[in-house]
Amino acid sequence: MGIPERKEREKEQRREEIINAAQKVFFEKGLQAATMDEIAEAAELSKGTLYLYYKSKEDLYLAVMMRGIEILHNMFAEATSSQEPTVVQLMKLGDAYYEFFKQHRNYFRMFYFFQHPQFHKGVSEDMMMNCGEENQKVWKEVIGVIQRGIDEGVVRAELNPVETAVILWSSSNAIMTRMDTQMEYFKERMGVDLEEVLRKSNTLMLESILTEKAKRKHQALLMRSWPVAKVAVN
Amino acid sequence: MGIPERKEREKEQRREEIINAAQKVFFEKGLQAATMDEIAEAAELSKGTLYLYYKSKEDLYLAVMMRGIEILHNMFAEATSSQEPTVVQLMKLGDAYYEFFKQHRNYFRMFYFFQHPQFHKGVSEDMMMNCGEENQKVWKEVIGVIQRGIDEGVVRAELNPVETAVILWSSSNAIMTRMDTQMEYFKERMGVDLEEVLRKSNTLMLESILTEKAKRKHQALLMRSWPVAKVAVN
Amino acid sequence: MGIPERKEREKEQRREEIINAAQKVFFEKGLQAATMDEIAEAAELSKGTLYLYYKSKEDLYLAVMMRGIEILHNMFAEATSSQEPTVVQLMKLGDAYYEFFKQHRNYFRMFYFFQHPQFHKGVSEDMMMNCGEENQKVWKEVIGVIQRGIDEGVVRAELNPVETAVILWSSSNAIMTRMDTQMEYFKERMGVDLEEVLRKSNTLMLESILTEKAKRKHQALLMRSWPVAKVAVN
Amino acid sequence: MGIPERKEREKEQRREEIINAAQKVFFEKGLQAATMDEIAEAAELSKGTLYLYYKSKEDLYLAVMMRGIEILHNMFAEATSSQEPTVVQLMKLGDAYYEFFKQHRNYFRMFYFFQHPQFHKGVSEDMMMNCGEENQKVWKEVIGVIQRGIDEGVVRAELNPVETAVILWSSSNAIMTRMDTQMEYFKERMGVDLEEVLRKSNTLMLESILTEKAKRKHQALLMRSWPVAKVAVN
DNA sequence: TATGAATGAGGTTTCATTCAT
DNA sequence: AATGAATGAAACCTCATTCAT
Repeated sequence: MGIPERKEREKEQRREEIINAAQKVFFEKGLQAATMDEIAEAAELSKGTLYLYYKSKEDLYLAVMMRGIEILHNMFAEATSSQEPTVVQLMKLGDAYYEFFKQHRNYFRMFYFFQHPQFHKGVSEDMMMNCGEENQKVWKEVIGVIQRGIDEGVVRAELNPVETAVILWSSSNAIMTRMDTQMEYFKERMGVDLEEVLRKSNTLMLESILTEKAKRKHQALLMRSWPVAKVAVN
Repeated sequence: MGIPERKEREKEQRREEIINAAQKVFFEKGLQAATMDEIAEAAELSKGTLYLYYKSKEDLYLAVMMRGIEILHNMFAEATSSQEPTVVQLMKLGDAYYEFFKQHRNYFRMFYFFQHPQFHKGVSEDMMMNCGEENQKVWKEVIGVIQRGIDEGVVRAELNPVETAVILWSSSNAIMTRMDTQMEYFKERMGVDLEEVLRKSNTLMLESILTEKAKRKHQALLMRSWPVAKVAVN
Repeated sequence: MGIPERKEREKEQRREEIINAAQKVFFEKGLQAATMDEIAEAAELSKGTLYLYYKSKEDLYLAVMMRGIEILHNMFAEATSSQEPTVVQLMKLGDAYYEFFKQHRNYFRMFYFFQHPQFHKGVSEDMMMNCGEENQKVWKEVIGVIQRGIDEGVVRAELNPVETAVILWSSSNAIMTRMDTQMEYFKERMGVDLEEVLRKSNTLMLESILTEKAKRKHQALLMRSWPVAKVAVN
Repeated sequence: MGIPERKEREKEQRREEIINAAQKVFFEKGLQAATMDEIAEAAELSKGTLYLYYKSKEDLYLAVMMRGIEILHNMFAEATSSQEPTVVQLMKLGDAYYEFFKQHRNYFRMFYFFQHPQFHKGVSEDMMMNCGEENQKVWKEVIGVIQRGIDEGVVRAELNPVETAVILWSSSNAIMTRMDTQMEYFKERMGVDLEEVLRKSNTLMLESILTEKAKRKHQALLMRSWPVAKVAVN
């Protein structure tokens, strides 16, 4: 009794070990430069065994990435689970994403994967599906808060919550992507600090989706981003 | 007299021919999948000759990309050269970028290059520099209009024009990137049309950077994006 | 009492099931392309179990092939069991082989195996022996008829029945092999229909081994193959 | 002047060297077991260079095989170029093929390739075409002699020369194939010497296609194959 | 008896880059 | 300036077989 369970557990554990090894290598080298040989060696397993658990290098990559998505999901869930006002939660969401960016840069980078369909070739349908679902959960968190904001009259009623989520997330994401790869360029050639840009971008975005009433109420918060308090309300 | 000039001209011409060939191949296959063999064949030149003019495949890639930057530059210059109000010009800038996305998708895609530092390895300092400068010019166009907006009291005075340019461009760019690679996903799984999202995002961004006075004045324009005219001004 | 017998029966049954599964896979993919994984899956058994019953993939292949040999054996036995004249039986043997070729192409193809010693590596002595014996039985059928023909004065007395069997079978086999793999080539490049060639070859071979008396007697049958009746007897 | 010619010559020479190396390896190991590594090493060239000259291992295999076809072609041409009677030439053709089998066994074995379509996958259209044409030439030699025999009234008029060529060649080939792979089996298990079988088969085939007149004329030759002179003519 | 996880040795092909001519 | 032959280092994936349970 319990033998199949133990087997199952061991198998799951083995999968974890493989992901651990893969993660190490992918973090260091990226998808392309990483080789199955390296991963196998890191996992202290034969290459064949890797393919017993994952269909392709790309699948393995997604498996690692899923961890990142889960972490982000948890951070978002945390940000939206407090009792604080919805406006604050929206800000916290942005903060959480930035925190994720800083704390889990390697996972953040993996997300680029989706922007390069050329890499998708080796991915199995299953894995892609899993990833898509995991992704959905994260979106749900953001959409949920915005919807609540609308319901409470804090977010402009004419906005579609899903569209708005895409807008907010995309703009944050875009700037952080630049931070990841072009921080110096922007500092040296354009004289801007992208961290500052991100902060302001978030504030602008937030302002733009809040109702006048909410803006007025949370004026202090929104003013954070500007050196001189000039947030014009009317 | 004149002979060195002719030589120079011929050399330049050869460089153009090579770029033409490279462009054809890169457009079809992308950076990775494209091979120097293909490019050499397309150029009706030997592979060795390619290396006489460009240090690496990546350099060649950037050379092609520069054309895209120039095109975008021209489109931006066109958008900002009219006699129309600054607010209109800002909108036109967004429209121009979207137009670029639609008309020159292949160039747009090349820009992803910068987001993948793993591809940067073969790039020469020189080429990277050139690219950076060309890029600057485009930024200048955007920054210029925003600065003018500030000067005219149309754009909020507390905004830094460079930062604001980064914010505006990044958000547009982020959504178009998704349009390029995840259009179906967003339509099917989240029920949103990214084109619509882009339009709204642009409007929101614009609203958020305009002064109250300007917003009021151009209310009609800004309201375009929402089905029911609820754009609250105060 | 009876328990060991049941065990034995079950074991034999299991062997059959495995052969069924292997046959399915080998027919579809051939020896090389077939994998033990596929066979195991088709047999709804673990790969390890396969090796409990058969020593190697090649052994399994031979086990399947033996079925084909048996089928052919039965068809030959059928052809030679009638009360018809020996000459007719000889023709029927040829027809039977062609029928086998048409009805059991997959088995026919398996026989190629013997022509490729490079594939023999995994075969166990035992299995090879079994196969050899099964083969013998088939040869016996052919040889028997020829011997009878000699005894009856129908087949030329100076012929060795075994040698003659080899000659007859080999020539039929050679042409059918071409039919299997080069039908189109011969049709298109050489303008011959191999089916026609087979028919004529069989007739020629038959003619060449019959005594003059027998040829005369069965002239009508032998003339089947030629458009104009020119079978010259003297 | 002459430089491009020399280049061309060197290139052709290099192709020859590669074929030499490939031949060595293929002869030893066969198509499957041979590896490009081995061939490269034997050629004292890098693996990449191999692929510069031949598109695939299979193409290289065919290139080697072509040599065999040419040799056979020459031997056939030699056999049919004498001033001897057509009947003798027909016998000489059979002898030549057997000679080829004995002297160039390795090439003979390569011909099996065509019987296994599973191996054809890597072959380029071009190479397949070349091979087909080279093959044609050999067939032409055989067909030519048979046609001449018909014209001279030596070979039965109702026979189609192409079909007859296929019949003759196939039967010889079938027996030699058995000689190559099952010589011992037939000796030990069936008590026949395949060399003897081949000789007799050839005689039988020849007899069967000759006109009565020709058979009578060359009776002595035909009787070679039987221990006791019992060749019945009428 | 049955399992199925693990192995590990390959195997072909690709390509950016160099360099002698 | 132009050529193009040569390089050689990977890289991913497969699969028959074994063996501990």
